[in-house]
Amino acid sequence: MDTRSRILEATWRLLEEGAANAVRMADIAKAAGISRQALYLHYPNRADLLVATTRHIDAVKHVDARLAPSRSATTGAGRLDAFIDAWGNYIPEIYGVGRALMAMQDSDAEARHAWSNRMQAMREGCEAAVRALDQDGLLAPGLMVAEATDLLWTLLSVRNWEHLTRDCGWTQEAYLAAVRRLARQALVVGDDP
Amino acid sequence: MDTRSRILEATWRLLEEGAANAVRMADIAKAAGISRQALYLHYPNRADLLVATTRHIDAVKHVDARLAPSRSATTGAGRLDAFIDAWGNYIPEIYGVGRALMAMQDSDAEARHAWSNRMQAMREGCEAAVRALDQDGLLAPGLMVAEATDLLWTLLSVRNWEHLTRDCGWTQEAYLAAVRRLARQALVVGDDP
DNA sequence: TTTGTTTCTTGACATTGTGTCAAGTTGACA
DNA sequence: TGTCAACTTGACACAATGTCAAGAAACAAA
Repeated sequence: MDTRSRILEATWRLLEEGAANAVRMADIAKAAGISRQALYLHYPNRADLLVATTRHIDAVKHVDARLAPSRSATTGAGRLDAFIDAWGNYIPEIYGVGRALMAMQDSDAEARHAWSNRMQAMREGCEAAVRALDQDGLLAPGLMVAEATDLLWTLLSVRNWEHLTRDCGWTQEAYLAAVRRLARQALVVGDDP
Repeated sequence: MDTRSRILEATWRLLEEGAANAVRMADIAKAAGISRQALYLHYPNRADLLVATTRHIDAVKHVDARLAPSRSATTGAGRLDAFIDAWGNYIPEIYGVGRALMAMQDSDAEARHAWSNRMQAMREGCEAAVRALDQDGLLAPGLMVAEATDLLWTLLSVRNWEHLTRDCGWTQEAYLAAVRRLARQALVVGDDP
């Protein structure tokens, strides 16, 4: 395996281990079996390294394949559920890196933009699901597409996943079920038996 | 005004000004008109200072008076709405300090506990509202009190307020209306016309 | 007015982690 | 043999928190 891959794998592993914020550049270098300076030879700073790691995870975990069912769903409601499942199950995969990237947001403009872009892309998935609902005439009355998209986007935020599964101790299944239910109640017309 | 008060007011003001994370101990000292070391004479570290500032804001903004209407509401649904209004309108007041405290969570155990305690207290308000609903027989079927409390707690998180009002650009009124609606749909039986 | 105490100031320093710089080593390949 | 890229070692700048010690200033009490 080439050095770059070893670096990305090491970064990923250390961040997954949840060693909180104690993952320093020196730790990553050591885990990858190179010197701290060699790390800077490949990635000029921490933000770049973390962003590269998210891309690496995307590739390994086939993020696009996971989102495909959502894109190909025929009904609006099916699309909504498929998207929630796909994204909701993807969050735990990127949580380690995401957390590190979120922690840098206040101090590092590059990290801020990188994470913001990532979340903006996720928002587009939300919007697509909402538009599909709207075209089926299923969007709850009084809701504009933009507004509904924002709501779904908020509901599906990494922070909410973190809060429910970490702070509240919910299982992933309970999280998914609750978010699905909340989203349907909030967005889909007459969907609350 | 005594030095301690000047420190707390200065901290508050600087953090409200939204100067992001660029509020250093030296900035606060300067704004309070004392030396950096004098600041450490009053508050041994940054976390302590921020926690003291939240308490100061609580006192000045009369947090207990704001929560009183919620405690005295007679019906469960009224209590829920009153609590959402009280807390939802309080978030912007403490957001500056809260943000600084949240940013320290990963690196500082004291800040973590302080903020966690604060949010735990808020959770008790959520639980009281949910219990009131339950006693009125209005809690949505299939929901346990603990589960419903967690949902409301999540819905009312500072992060969600931040996301909707800052990232999505919603007004405070739109935020409140949406959260009220979501909470009623999720928690109150047969409340979705 | 003197004395003593509290509060504050000045200035130096330790620590931690990021990022930079420079000089040297190693190994593959031509 | 020479060259080039990737890597190493070691030193340093920088920012921010927090610590330490010595002295100044304000002020109350005798």
